[in-house]
Amino acid sequence: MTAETKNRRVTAADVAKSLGISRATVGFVLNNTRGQTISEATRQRVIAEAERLGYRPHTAAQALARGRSRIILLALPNWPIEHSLGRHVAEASRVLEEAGYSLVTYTLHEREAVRPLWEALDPDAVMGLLPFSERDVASMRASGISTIIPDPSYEPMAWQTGPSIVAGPELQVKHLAGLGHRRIAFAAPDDARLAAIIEARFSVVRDNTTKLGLDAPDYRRINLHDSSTRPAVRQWLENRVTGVVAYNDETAAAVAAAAVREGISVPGELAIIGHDDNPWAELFVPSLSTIRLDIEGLGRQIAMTALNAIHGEVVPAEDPALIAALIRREST
Amino acid sequence: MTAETKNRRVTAADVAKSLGISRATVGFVLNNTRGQTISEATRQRVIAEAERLGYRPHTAAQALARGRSRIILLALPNWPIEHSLGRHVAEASRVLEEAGYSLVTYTLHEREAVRPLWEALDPDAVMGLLPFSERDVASMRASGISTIIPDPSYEPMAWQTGPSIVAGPELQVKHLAGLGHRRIAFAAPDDARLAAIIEARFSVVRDNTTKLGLDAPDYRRINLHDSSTRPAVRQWLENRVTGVVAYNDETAAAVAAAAVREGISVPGELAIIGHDDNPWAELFVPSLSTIRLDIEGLGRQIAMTALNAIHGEVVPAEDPALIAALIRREST
DNA sequence: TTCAAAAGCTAGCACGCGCTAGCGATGTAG
DNA sequence: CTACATCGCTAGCGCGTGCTAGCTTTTGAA
Repeated sequence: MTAETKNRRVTAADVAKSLGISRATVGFVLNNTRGQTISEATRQRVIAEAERLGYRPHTAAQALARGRSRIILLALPNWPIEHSLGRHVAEASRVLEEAGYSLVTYTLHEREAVRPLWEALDPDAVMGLLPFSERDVASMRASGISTIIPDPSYEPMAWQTGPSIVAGPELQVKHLAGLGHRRIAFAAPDDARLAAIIEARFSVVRDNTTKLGLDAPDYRRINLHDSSTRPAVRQWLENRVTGVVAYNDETAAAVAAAAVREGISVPGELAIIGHDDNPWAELFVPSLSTIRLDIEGLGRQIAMTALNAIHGEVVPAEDPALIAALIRREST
Repeated sequence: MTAETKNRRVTAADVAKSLGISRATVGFVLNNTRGQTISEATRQRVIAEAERLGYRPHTAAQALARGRSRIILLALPNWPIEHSLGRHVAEASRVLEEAGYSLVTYTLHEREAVRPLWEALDPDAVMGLLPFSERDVASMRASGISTIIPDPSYEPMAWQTGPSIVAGPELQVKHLAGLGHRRIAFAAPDDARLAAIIEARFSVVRDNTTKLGLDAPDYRRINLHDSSTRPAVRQWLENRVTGVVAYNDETAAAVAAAAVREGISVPGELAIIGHDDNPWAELFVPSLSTIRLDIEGLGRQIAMTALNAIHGEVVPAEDPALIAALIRREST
């Protein structure tokens, strides 16, 4: 093995030299540069030679030359990660890859990173499931990120009325009302990180109970990992609550467990419905009714949003009708 | 706003020009280049001006110039994501950041990506929790990745005897044996993706039952999401099995649910222990005994391994004694 | 046959940075 | 005072790519 071939990566110049043509031509062929005419013969020779030599473009050099990295960063909240998130990301990633972009996911930690990932990766866009903090937005701007989703200049509370927030709670309430429940409780975990989204969901629950003429919901926050749920359940029964809308399946499980330990029959005396279709919900005894969102659809949605924002191309906006489906099981 | 300042990122040249010094000096100061003497006065002026202008080095240009990206890619398997993975990654990320590296996580999908992430990011190293497939390794080599962990040239089966695999099952068996169980079953989900690691854990269980003089374990794979677990549980009772070692907490939950539905008392007639300390395990009725691994320790471990591999510096190898702890609850 | 237009290609700059070679000024030893 | 080392700094190349300006050759219509 000569020094020439040792450990040096194959560049476009190598391909050009090997064919006795200019490097520019190689670039035109491999990028399908518009406005350039290349003979079919040359085109084929370049493609074949690049393949033969195992040429891979150096992404750092590409990013430097064209000023765009073709990387999109998706920041995930520091919540207990929901099971479905993987599918969500996978679908978004698939769509973006088709468009030539790479999706990188990233969990926001409370500890402030010396060098946040958007600075290290120089992505074309940063996306989040919820609006970013002002500090994060400032940091992104300083790093030269121009595309931020959700756009910080928009109304920061707009996400609270998005279909992915609203559809589930609405279905939960309608389901319980349809079963004849008149007095409903709302249960949420006592986790500060979730406060904003819990409030958003609860307000949907409240609006829907009002609309359906039910009593005002009895809202309680519970600690999932001690025994404090049991007094909450007793209180609900004293208050003649017969149905519980839980923020998520884990909360529903905690409520169901407390009820069982209190000798309260589920769903006989207390019906419970969760949210997210966590695989554990089916394993629970009694199995937990829940809401399943169209996760893949949401993934596609966010990918489209990103592409749209980056190069203002008109991407056919997919029907935002995210179908939230009721999964009925033993707990209601 | 002039055309000059509009949307153009601040470069080291801007800082230099603004101070009337050369770009090289700016580079030397900001990189603390060894072997270069810079007067303290100049040094401070450069640092202050860079701060004032909001200079951020262009990572793509850095990567191109020095041939290293200071990015490390951690590939996660396409399994149902374990709850603890987040903490694992967070700790590894923290350690690597201190060393000036950025950790990017990545979920391997079965669908073969047109352009795998290691090609798009050009990382200095790619790490995985399990060995990579030959196809993936070849793809990495072609993309110029020289550091791959676990090293493909090593014995690919070595991971099966690593402490993070062995410690849990050993503790599970010892716990049940300590409670007087003589005939033990091993339950695992019927998921092809998990086959290798399940086999590895099972062989640890088998070895330990042998060592302790117990009967050979009754190994069954179950589908967690239909009712097929119930006949398996009945069979175990007929075979005089009194304790079940589950691959993970979800499997333990499925077994416990099946037992409850069959009218079998847990742990009276059948004791069950899971693995991973999933938060749901505590919510279950009966609450599930389980194994908790030192996730942060594992995260630190993998970060150190990466740093070690990249620049053969002698990193003080942390004590690999990953403490697997028994969490005892109602199910045993 | 002539000559403009188009096809097919190349030379070379720009992107922002790391870093080597080397320059003048200053200090120090003989 | 001279020789020489050190300090403090600068000019400028190279990293691999995208892409513009422009060159030569071919085409095709008048």
